[in-house]
Amino acid sequence: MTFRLSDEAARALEHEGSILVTGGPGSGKTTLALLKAKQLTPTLQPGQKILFLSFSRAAMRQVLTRTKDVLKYAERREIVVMTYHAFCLGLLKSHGRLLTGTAPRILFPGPERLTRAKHEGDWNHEVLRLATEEGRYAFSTFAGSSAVLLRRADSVRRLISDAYPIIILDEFQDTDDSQWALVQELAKGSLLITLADPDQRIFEYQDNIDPLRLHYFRQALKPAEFDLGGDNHRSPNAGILQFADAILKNESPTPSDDVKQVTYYASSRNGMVHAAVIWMLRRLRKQGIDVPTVAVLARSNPFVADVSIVLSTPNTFKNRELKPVDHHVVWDAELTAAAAQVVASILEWPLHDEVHGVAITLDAVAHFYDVKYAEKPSASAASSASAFRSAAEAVRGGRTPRIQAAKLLLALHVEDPGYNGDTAADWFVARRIIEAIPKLSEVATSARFVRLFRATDEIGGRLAAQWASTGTYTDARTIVRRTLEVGRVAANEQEATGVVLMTMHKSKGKEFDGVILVEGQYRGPFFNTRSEPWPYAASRRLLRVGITRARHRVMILRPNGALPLYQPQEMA
DNA sequence: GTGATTTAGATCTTG
DNA sequence: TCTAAATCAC
Repeated sequence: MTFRLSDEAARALEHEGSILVTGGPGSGKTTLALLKAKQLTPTLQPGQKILFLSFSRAAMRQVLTRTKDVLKYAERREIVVMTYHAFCLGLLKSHGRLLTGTAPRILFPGPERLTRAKHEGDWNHEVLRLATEEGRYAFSTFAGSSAVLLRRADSVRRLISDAYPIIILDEFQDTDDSQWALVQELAKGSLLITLADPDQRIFEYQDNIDPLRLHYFRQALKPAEFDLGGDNHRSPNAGILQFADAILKNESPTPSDDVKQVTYYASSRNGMVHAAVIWMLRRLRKQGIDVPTVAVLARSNPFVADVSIVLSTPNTFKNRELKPVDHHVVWDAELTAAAAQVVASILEWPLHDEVHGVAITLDAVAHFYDVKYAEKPSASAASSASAFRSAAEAVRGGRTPRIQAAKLLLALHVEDPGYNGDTAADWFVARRIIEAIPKLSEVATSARFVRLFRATDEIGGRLAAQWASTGTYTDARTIVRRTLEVGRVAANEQEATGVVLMTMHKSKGKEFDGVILVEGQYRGPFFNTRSEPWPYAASRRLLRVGITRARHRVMILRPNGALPLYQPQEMA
């Protein structure tokens, strides 16, 4: 394949030495980096590779797909695409001993969550202590520890730069403090090809991501800079890009056939959202795209879950029946997994006597609140966790538990709730028991989202296998937990097909034929008027990221009375 | 410490 | 509007 390059891109390609390439979505930063890699592969010595560092597995997958357009098979083998985490993990495993004198150990996210739930005090601090004193590395300490390793052990640093003389850094604007420390070490011996779009900064609310990162980068490394920003308006989705840039700058957007704005009234929300998805699919097919991909994007996870429920149920819109739409949800709530384990514990009831059966369920509920507390500390989550934990103890000790939920659970307990090996039906039976107890409504709500994991078939299959071999649901909790953990990671690597729901943040770096942005009435507002000053620059950057995910068509669904996208002057 | 009542607030995250 | 968290009363 040949590529038409702009003058600026051609200059970047010719330049010898480290470069910084900036430009908006679709401006061709990644393609340019890969062309540069293609050009440089002949200069590699045997054993040397070009390293492409990205933040997430999803971004990695996107790059790997793109390499196939630009590079031949032999050239592709010269490039290693890795996440920062994978790169650092390898580094720590092979050279980590130099840091503490002991063999490095990894603290994986699952065990980390458990330890964290029980830990009192600042977890960030504890995780650092584990790394520096015990040589146990939690995922969040990988990059920082790797940076220290390269700084202290010059031989390792030179080894790495010798193995990877050229390093491509993607999405540099979102680099965090410890990744930046690592990059500075890598820059000492390797040539850097850095890609960035300052207007795609959407993570700077995190306190380790600095809005001035690019500025520090320029100051410290003085790369030659090339801006592809103005190059993108020739592409077929020019109207969409122009619209997105107008939103970013708070200018009046030029109307485009490819961007449709719709206002809904609260009562018609469900039908409207449902109809929009169906309409989008139909339009894209009419355009000649046989199997269109459509993303439905919202600002908050709970609202994404809401939309999923809407699409899963029949609705009516303008007197028309709308059938449920098959879709996937990019979802990773730990809380749902914890709730699923409460359901699983009830599947295990026939294996135990009443006392033990109810006790494991109460423990599972306590764990649910532990996880809840770990996600967002609150006094009520903490007190619920301890209340359920002491109820479990009371039940085990043959005493009457104090809380009503535990008493109800004892009353509802039956040796066999009537399981028959039809996993979907049995799961529902178990869930009904939770739903019957008012105080477990939070657990019940979270448990309803299990299907969002797209792991239901997998869980069902494994539970069915267990039933087939033992006639019971032995180890149901373990089966559910493991399946959800594996499924969550695997889902990120899969190619998006059909209709996918996710937050705008998660959509970054992805592409779809059609995009539907949905704003809720009291949730997931497009503009964060609460903590951002007018004209809500960060919100606008996020909207631009969402809109520009679309290759062909955009729909924007907003509640009646929402703040207009273009706000000429400050509103009091 | 538990259950009932009032009141605030409604974002975003990798591996 | 609706839900979860804080507060109050026992």
